[in-house]
Amino acid sequence: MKYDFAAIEKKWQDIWDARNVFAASDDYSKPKYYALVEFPYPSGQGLHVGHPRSYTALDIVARKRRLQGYNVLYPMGWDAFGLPTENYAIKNHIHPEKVTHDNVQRFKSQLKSLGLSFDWNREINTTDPDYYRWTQWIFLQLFKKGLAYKKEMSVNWCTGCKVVLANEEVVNGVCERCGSPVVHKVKSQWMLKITEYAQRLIDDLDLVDYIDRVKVSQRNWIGRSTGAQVDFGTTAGDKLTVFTTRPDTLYGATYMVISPEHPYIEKWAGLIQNMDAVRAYQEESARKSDFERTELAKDKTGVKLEGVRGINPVNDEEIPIFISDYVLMSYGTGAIMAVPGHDTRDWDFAKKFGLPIIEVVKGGNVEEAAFTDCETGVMVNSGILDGLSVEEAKKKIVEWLAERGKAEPKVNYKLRDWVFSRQRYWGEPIPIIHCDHCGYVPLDESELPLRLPEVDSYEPTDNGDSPLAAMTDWVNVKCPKCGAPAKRETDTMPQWAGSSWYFLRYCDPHNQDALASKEALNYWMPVDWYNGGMEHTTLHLLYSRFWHKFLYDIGVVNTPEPYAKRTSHGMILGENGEKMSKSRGNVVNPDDIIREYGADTLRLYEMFIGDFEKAAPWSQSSIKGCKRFLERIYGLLEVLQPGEAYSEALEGSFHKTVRKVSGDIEALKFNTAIAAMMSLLNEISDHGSINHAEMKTLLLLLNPFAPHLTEEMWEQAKFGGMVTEQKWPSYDEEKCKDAQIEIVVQVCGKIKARIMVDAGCSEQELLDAAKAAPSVQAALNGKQIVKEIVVKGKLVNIVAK
RNA sequence: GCGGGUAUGGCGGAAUUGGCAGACGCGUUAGAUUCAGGUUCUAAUGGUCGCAAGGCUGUGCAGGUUCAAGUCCUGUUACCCGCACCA
Repeated sequence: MKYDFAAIEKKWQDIWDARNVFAASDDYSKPKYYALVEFPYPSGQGLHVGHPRSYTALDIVARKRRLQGYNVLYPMGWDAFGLPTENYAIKNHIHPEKVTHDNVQRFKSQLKSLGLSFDWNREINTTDPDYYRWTQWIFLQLFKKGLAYKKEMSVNWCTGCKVVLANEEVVNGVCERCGSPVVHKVKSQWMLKITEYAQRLIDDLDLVDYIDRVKVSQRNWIGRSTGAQVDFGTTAGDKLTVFTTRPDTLYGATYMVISPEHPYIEKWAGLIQNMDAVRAYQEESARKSDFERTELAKDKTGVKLEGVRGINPVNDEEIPIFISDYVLMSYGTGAIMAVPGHDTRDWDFAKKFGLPIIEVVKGGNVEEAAFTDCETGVMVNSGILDGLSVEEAKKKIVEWLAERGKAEPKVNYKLRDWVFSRQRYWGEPIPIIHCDHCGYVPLDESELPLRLPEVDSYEPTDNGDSPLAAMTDWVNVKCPKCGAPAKRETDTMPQWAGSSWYFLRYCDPHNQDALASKEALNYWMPVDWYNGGMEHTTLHLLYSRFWHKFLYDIGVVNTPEPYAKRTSHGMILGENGEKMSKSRGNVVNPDDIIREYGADTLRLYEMFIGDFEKAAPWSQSSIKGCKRFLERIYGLLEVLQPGEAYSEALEGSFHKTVRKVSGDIEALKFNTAIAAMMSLLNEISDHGSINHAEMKTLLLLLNPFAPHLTEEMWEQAKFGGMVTEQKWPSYDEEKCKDAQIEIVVQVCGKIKARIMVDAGCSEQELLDAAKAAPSVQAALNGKQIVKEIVVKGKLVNIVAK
């Protein structure tokens, strides 16, 4: 009997489709399980072998949950707005909608050929007006609550894509997508106040089950630091406020630095004697791209302000003020107190400009280097703080200054507000109208969706405006409030918008009155298990958690967090151990593998390839082992015997394998689950036959991994019904125990014998049996027993001299 | 620089959390089947010494704790990922 995988897989995919086997039910009385994988961007390249790793893993979980009696929601959709499609459309003069449609068709047929148990009735597409209507709706709610606002700001401008990028999309000073240099440009942008949620985004990580490294990167990205805001005086009369995490070192502050963009520079223009040099420096740093700034990071630059000096509030000493681009306007107050004795950057700067360095915490040598590792030190040269620990000093000085109205405790976050505008065509239009009299006026909700207009050219304009800006018919409208001539917003939303709430739409994808019904959301949310790539652990996860919390606050959803559990899979690398890419020529196409080995083999191999959470190189020869395993499984039909109970010889092994596979799936250890089934198969082969009861269990265990083959075998064995209609097998803990167990006997830690004993025997019996072994006696001969260690069920160690 | 991770045979990787290192698979070798290639089956397979019984050695490196360490502690090296002048 040949294993004709192509015929088998086609046959069962058609049956599943026709019978709608994997549709989630709307019967809300059943226990639910919501398994989710990140929906793909339907690129022109088609599916990558990395996609099935994640999809198969949760497919296994979903299929197992169905067999366990859950109402399972395992949906799929398309995150289809985005630049590559738009760029392709521009280049080839094809409408992006058409490009998207074609790519989706290709992706969908590829996913179907993998036998993934998605509920295709709930397929969604972020570019569908029925979908983005609700993306726009959420934006309007954010706007109404003051969380969306417009701001003139210096933004990251990609010279290649001619588009504004979020900080997160700038990698090493170049555009994440196209690699062109990124420079600063001042533009009026829509912003979302994610910073308002910073603390809750940290705190609520305690409510969810994410793998640790994901939580850690979320916390690091938000970057909370506690310290104090301290008001320094100036000879100009203004107070200059700084943020510091080390108020204890205030006596060591020998100068101040403000950012080149700091507003006080203009304010003090009349007082500053070297304004030419200051302006030259300002221009120089504005011209620098982020890339140049970081390149030059080692060498500190700056200009001293002649004519204005700062006054240290702890001792009223006058200190110089510099401008330097190592101080960022976008963090804290844009001004710092510099403590060269205990901060590396300040130390470098002080050395270069010949500024005094004062030691205020004992323990280092501040002439040699900044002493920064000083949290446990003792204060010196610090007036009222002398002799205190750093901890005590921090508290005391802030209290002392606060009494005088010069300081207050303060928490800062690295997280910045989210730049939400893109000057592009292929994105959700922002539903706002600008009126000269009324300002920014939201579109009435009844007018949603605000559809993308048809345009002839998708090219961004040279001045950086969106292609939509050229569509005067579309742009020029009447103000909804006062009726005066007004203009539509021509920017579109970033790609992250549609993916920030898509998991909600799956709950009720065809709803025309709301993003999803209250009942559906209450039943399905939160997502029980969400798997995706490590590359999305900061941005997508943070953005979607932020939106979800906002929707929670306005009563749309009933859970504070969207995902109860989050895991991440490792990348699949090329055969040479490098990341797969066209330029490296090491790309494996899943279509080829399915054609040559079948979907079941591909699924099994991707799960067997290694630790699910780690990167693993592709191996064309290892895949054969998985094919061989499935062929051997198929061959078991030839030795199938009657028998409705496990045979005595295999009973223990079956119970153990059920336990192992059940547990391993939950722990993401698919590789060892497969290894256990391989071992079981080896035992069955040695035994020579398999009976009905055993075959049923084996097919059920293997079904989530190799669904087509197991359905086919179930049918050929005439077991009745389909595997998907059965119950997940159970095991008996008692039956997993062997009557006889092997015990290792060591003498002085070296293995001397292995003995078989009854599982229930006592420690004394074990010890006696161990000592009776000839090789043990030989090793003990003439020696004095010092110590005897007995580990029940495992080993005996006799220490002798 | 900061944060996170990894290091085990020729290769991918196991190891019930301190108790038999190398499960399972690939590859390799030998034998059987075959006209042959492929397939399949049987056996062997960390290194090393030995005819053998058996011994020695072995989880990046150096120490330590322990009857017992891949696993715990101290130090160290290499590589990967993320962030990067965040005061």
